[in-house]
Parts: sequence; C-alpha cells; structure tokens
Amino acid sequence: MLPPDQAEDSGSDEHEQCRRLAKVLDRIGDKWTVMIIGALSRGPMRFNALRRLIGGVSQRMLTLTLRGLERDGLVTRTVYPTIPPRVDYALTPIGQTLTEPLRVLSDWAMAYQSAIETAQDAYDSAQENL
Amino acid sequence: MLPPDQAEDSGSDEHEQCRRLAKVLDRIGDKWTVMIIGALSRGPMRFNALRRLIGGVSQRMLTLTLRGLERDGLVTRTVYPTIPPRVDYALTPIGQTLTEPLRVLSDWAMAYQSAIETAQDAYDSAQENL
DNA sequence: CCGGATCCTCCTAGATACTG
DNA sequence: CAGTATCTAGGAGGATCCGG
Repeated sequence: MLPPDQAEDSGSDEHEQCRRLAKVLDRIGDKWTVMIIGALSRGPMRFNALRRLIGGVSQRMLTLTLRGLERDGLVTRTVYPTIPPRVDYALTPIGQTLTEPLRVLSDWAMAYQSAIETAQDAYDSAQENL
Repeated sequence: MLPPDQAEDSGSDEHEQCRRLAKVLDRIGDKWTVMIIGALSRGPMRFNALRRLIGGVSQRMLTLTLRGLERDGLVTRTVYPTIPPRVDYALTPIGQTLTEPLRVLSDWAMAYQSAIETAQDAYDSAQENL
C-alpha cells in the first residue's frame, strides 16, 4: 500500500487524490461534456440529434468532445453503414456510473447557486465602493 | 447566444439543471480550484503556504483563483495588517459543503481511473493500426 | 510577505468550406 | 448525415517588475 519512496509525507497521499480528481475534472469540466452525458443518460442518440438538443455547439467541438469521451471509454460510437450514414452514440457502463457523481454535484449546484450569486453581487458592489 | 429565459415548458427542464451544473463545473473545473479547496479543507492557510503546497502554480493564477473563490463566497480572505503582511485563506461554510460532492467525484476517479487509462491505451493502439 | 500591473505566448474554440 | 481540414481571433496562463 505505502510506496517505500514517498510515503512518509502525510500530505502527499491526499495530494495524489487531488491530482486524480483534477484529471477527472479536466475531462468533465469542459463546456460540453456534461451536456453530452446528460443527453445520453436517457438513451443512445445520433450526432445531429445531440447537436440540436444541446444547442450552441459547433460540429467540430461536438466531434472532438465525443471522440475524447469515446477514447476514455465513457461513450460508444456505433456506425451503421447505410445511406445516408447513421452514427449512434451511447453511454458505456462506466459512463453510466459517472451520472451519479454528476447528480451529486448537480444537487449541490441547485442548493447553493442562489447563495453563490448573492455572494457575487455582494462582492461586486463592495468593489465598486473603492 | 440565447439569454437564460424562463422555461415555457411546464415539464422539468433538465437543460436548466445541466446549465447550472455546467456553471458550477466551470468554476471548479479549472486547474487549481480543486487543489485549493483540498488544501484549505484541512484548515486556514497563508498565501505562500498554499503556493508551496500546491506546487506549479504561478502567484498570478493563485491570486486570481482565490479571488474567484472569494467572490463566490466559498473562501474568506483575512488580512492581518502586520509587517510583513499576512493573509489567511479559509473555507466558508458553503465552501465546506463543496468538499462532499468533490469527495464523491474523487472516489469515482479512484475507482475508474485505471479503467479509463486502459480504454485510452486500447483506443490509441487501435488508431495506430489504420 | 502579498499581490497588482504589464507584457507576451500559446492553445483552442468557433466559423467556414469541403468530402464520403 | 456525419464528419474532416483550415484559418483566425481571443483568452488563459506564465514571467517579470514593482509597490505596499
């Protein structure tokens, strides 16, 4: 369990967790990932259906984000060689498990969003009186 | 850009939740916020102590991130007008509540990180064989 | 010791146009 | 329909100097 090299520092252990967490947040923290996961949590969806549902996303960013999620093993990409072509995106089992932590965060957001906005307003108006 | 508007649809708008979640993730999804919250979760800390503990952060980004967190009401900034000056940063009660969703996410990261890396390796080596 | 101000460099999102 | 390719502007973030 304890790596012999660097296990003596009590802080480095939590630091390691922070780095992994930061890595995950780097994935899901971008502008579109959460929207995509949310959309796919209700079932598979085609490319342009996702595009329309999310709204405001360029095809390029949608493609890039989906590719990243596919690479992470969170989303599957299924191509049907029909004409016109059809591509379905769906959450993998691992991708499904992400929805739970996301819901916890979402609940937190719902609970404290107004408090945060109040704090921001207070901070901003305090800054004006300088 | 579509201005946030009242939902005309009576059904629960999941888009609205996604937007709030995206907003929160925009805050905590940046490179340093999680590290700062993690560091401060163990108690108040001075600026340069944070800087040393986190490591690799420029004083500019640390200042900016701390200002943002202060503005959001997640962190307090306390100045002691001594010479040399001393500034303590600490989590507010709301900031404390953020550590729980963060821990859920952290647990997820610990659980699935290796699976994700495996998926990435598989994806990458599959790309090479084209 | 804390951090504001400035400059400068990359990265990347977005728009546009083209292909199978 | 589902991408790929290319270009460009804007912003994020690092380095540095300076002031309180």
